[in-house]
Amino acid sequence: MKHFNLTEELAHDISGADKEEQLFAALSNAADRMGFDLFALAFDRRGGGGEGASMLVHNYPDAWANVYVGFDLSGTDPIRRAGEKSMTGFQWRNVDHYIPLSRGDRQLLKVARDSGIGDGFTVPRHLPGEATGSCSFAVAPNGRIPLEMLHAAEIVGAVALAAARQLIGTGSYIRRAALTERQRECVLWSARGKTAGETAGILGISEETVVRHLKIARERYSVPCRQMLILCALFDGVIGFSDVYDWWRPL
Amino acid sequence: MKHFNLTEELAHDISGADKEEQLFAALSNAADRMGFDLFALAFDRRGGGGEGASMLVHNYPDAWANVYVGFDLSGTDPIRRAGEKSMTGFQWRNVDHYIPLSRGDRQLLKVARDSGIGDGFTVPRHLPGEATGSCSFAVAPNGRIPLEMLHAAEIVGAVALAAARQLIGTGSYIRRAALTERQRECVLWSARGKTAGETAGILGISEETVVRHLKIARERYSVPCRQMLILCALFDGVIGFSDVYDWWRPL
DNA sequence: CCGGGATTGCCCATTTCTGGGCATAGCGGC
DNA sequence: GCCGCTATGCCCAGAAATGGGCAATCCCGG
Repeated sequence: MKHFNLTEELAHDISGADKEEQLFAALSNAADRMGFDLFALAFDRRGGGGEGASMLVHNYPDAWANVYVGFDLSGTDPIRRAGEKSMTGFQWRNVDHYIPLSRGDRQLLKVARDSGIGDGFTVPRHLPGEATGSCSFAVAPNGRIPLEMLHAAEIVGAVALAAARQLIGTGSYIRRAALTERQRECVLWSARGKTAGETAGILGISEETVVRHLKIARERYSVPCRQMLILCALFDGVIGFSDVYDWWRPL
Repeated sequence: MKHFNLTEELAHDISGADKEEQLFAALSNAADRMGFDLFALAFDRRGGGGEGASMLVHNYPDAWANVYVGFDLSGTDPIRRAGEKSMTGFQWRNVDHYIPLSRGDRQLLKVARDSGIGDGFTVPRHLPGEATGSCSFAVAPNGRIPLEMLHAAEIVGAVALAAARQLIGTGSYIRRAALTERQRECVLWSARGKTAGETAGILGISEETVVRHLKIARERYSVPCRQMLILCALFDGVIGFSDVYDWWRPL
């Protein structure tokens, strides 16, 4: 089988993983082939059906992993915070380009270094309303980051996160209660903060009709209140965050 | 200057753009070199409050651009909605893997095809609380998507979005109102569909106090209603989706 | 020590939402 | 043609949310 290049090959292997162990093996191989020593993939599904809504696959030193989990450092991890501020992969050495580093942050990074984790490269991905995750590749404290492989790592990381998403939850869309166009409009304007009366004016129909559309929409999702109706519509992709925020101009 | 490969070269050109015109030129060249006919980069930044909080760079046919802008189709564009559901780039032909397509959606895609836009590949990127954007590459209606270039397009699109982010929002985005812990709890339970009274019981405080917390939280975000308060908190990451979604799912 | 914020509690009046029921009209499929 | 779905309109009663004011306690930082 001829591969376009290393990236293609690694991406293919990773996307073919349908068990966590296979993802581990594929990532382990990928990290090695790209010139990294360590890798760590963390994926949190917020809104998935099922129990385990998160995944952690890594070959970090036990010492560090124990500390990280034991002290629940994910909440303060500067790398993770930076990942929420970046649209692309980034080197850890540049983390202060994204967030301010507190003394505690530097201390945390130092402990990581002492535990055998040097510099690294993290690929973050976010799905507002559904999931967030990151895939990191790192080298030992005195190792050298393979700069020429960062683009490959970006792709490999993204593919790994997509694979994790597949593994952890129904990656493909689940067809559920769909709203009619009119119902969707009413929900959208409601999410934009309009009352039923205002929405009625905007849509040019009676307020009572708007109330009715929202009522039926709530019944579709089996939720009792407007808040959850809007959230459900967001989860389903029936409306989007940008639909709402474009209307909200904070002053 | 020796480039590792085409991706490196195109990414370098794009990231070097420091004006919108340069970004246009670089993207135009990149699309061409990768075998695409069209490109469109849309970037929206939140929280700035200002006017120039979005960017649109494209070489789509005027006919389509006029329709899109004139009818404000961005609110319903299925490709954009799918972008909010994907962690990686996706082909338009697979858009129904991400979101349900309504009749109106299919009609919109048909009109786009009639306007000279065939299949395409969209790279979405999201920064919860800060920005969202997409970079699409497309071919003419009877053109062929260069499948072997999708990984390159993924990188190029990501780099272009990062460049757009640099251009549009020179760093400092305004940190909006942070909620206090108690306010956050009230918002969270509210998002879970609880009334103020129920939340009061859960938190072990008076209903009136819950009402007060929610009231102050609304004032922090300058929103008049609960729906938008919850959306603001969600987009800011003040509350998480898992906290909300897992609550009503069991029902 | 004092000011400011956070948290808690209560009152009021008004608006909005929610869940029922009822009815007409159009559209598309069987 | 009949049935189901959608969209439209209206009424009502009760529950909930909203905006306003008032006041106590606690803690933190200047």
